[in-house]
Amino acid sequence: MPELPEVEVVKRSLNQKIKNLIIKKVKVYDPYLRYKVKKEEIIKLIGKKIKKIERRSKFLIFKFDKKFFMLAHLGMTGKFYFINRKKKKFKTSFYYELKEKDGEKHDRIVFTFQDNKKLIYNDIRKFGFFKFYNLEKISLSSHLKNLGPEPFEKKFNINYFKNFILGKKTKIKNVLMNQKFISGLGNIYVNEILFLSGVKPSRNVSKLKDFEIRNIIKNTKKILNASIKLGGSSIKDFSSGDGKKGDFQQFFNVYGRKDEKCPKTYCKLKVIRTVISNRATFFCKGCQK
DNA sequence: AGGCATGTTACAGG
DNA sequence: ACCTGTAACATGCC
Repeated sequence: MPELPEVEVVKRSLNQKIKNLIIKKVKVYDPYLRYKVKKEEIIKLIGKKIKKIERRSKFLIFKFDKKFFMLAHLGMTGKFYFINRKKKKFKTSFYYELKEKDGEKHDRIVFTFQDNKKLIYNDIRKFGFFKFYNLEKISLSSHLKNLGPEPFEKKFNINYFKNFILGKKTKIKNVLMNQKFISGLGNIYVNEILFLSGVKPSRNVSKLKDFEIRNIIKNTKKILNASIKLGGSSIKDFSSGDGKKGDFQQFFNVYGRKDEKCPKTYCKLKVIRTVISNRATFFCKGCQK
């Protein structure tokens, strides 16, 4: 379940596993991801060395030598895992084993490096994508150029926040979901941030008090950091690059907890589920104003 | 069978 | 130009 923390965890894992490796082979089992993976593009990867993997919002940027870049997005169900056949007999639970014939169900792309190390992209729903750029084009990518600041940037402060919502009448949840305002948040973490901040998702931003804005900013960083530390969350099908499942989900206060008791000990109300802008929205009527 | 699902984007309408 | 809602993408789960 890739929001910012999950993508960050994947990025760190990828850097540990495949930095400085050279791509020897790429096998595309299914090119029909969000955007079609074209042969003439993927072939450019052959022989290139991965220098580093970076994250921007929920996007992964694979930086190769020769000023070549691969932009990847996991969509809703994309994930990476590794196999290393050489170590097969020493396999640990940290590795998935690719079945001899077809691999796991929904494996879409297999990148093979030297020593037969493999990075496999698996994506049930195929909303993820890969795109390829040279140095001049990557920063102009439509996916990157309109993104707001990262939540951990200094730029994401009360002045920025107040300036952005100035004159707007939209709901706070929509603002936090807006990638032009802040990049990397998704539906789960926005629900959680608003619960911790005591602000109703439907609250009109024109009515936010300064202390509430400060709370939202503070809790955004707090929740994202906590989740990254625990390896992200996992609803059904997320796994980080090394196959470990994240542990943050058990700490969800409201997401997916419709009709459960509000997690605050002194509150007897039940978590409510509504819909805002077509997305499931969870909150406590008593604890969020 | 129908509703729902972590994301992004296009489009229509206000 | 901004905002919202709807739909689409593909697949699985309940």
